[in-house]
Amino acid sequence: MSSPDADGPLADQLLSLTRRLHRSHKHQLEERGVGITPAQSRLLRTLSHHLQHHGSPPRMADLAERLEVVPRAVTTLVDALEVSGKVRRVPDPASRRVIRIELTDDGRKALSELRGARRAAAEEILAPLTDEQRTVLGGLLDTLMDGGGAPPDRRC
Amino acid sequence: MSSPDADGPLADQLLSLTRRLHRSHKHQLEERGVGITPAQSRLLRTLSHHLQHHGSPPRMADLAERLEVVPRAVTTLVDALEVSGKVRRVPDPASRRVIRIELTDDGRKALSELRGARRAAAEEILAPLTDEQRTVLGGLLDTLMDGGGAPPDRRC
DNA sequence: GCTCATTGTTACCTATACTCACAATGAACT
DNA sequence: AGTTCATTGTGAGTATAGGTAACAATGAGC
Repeated sequence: MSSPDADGPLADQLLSLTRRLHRSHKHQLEERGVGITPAQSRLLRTLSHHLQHHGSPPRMADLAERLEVVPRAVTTLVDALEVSGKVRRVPDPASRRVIRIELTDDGRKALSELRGARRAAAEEILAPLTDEQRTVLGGLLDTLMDGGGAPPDRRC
Repeated sequence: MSSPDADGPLADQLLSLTRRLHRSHKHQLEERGVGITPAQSRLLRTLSHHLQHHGSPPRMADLAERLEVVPRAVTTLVDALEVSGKVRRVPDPASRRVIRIELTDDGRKALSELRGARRAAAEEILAPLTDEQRTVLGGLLDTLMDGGGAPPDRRC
């Protein structure tokens, strides 16, 4: 904590950078005609990630926690993805309260297109960095992500 | 470019991280009763930065370029800041088209409160990093910011 | 003086995420 | 049984941040 003066500008840079990344991502998704928004893209990848790690499709609440948003925000995203046929709401036989979100064939296809768009956006932003620098950045981000996982609906 | 597979996750982490930063920033601004939004905060600091480097107050177009948004977006932000008395629209005597944005005393006061909020938000997010790691991160972000400055209203 | 580029704005739309309130359901404890 | 309480998802409404398109006013060049 000997040089706290650097944190403000550092935060600025992070925010500006991510604004660019978000815009590039959105642009790529439009360009390639994937037909989804960045937030929907994030949900789809979270969905895929959950399937790989748990086997069963996630509940709305699972997605909300993973995405670090309130459950209500997930509803809107799933609504849009369901309308465009990328996901499917499936009632859970074990509990009639929960809804499982399944990936459709169309959704799987979108996922692979989406990965290309995301990689292109990342590439556009990260272009100035060498592989080594990217590795270092990745390590730092890992450290940051592990540290401060405070969800918005914390009850403190 | 030997490990492009890492870029996708890297982009994810960057976006998630900045979502946290943005939320923390907003939270801090509310907590301390500064009475402005994160985007307004960014505009105020850009304004201050311009004054330090140019002496004269910036035009709307200058702010738009610096903030990397379309001029229309600046209008809304300045509207809000003018209503709350943080800035002042001043017609330029040299050209009746341009409007100079000046900082009021209230705005200067907000700027110092704002800096505290921003530092606190950055500190909350960057807590897991040592000073040395922050320096490294700062260097990487510098490299990234210099590289890809493509404004949204590019005419390509 | 006519044409054209610049500057900011009015009007409208989209995306994201929030709060609050609520209905349906499950669980737990009389 | 039934009553109370927590969980789960959603409807309604709001705020923030940004974008496009059209336009009026102005300045500049021919």
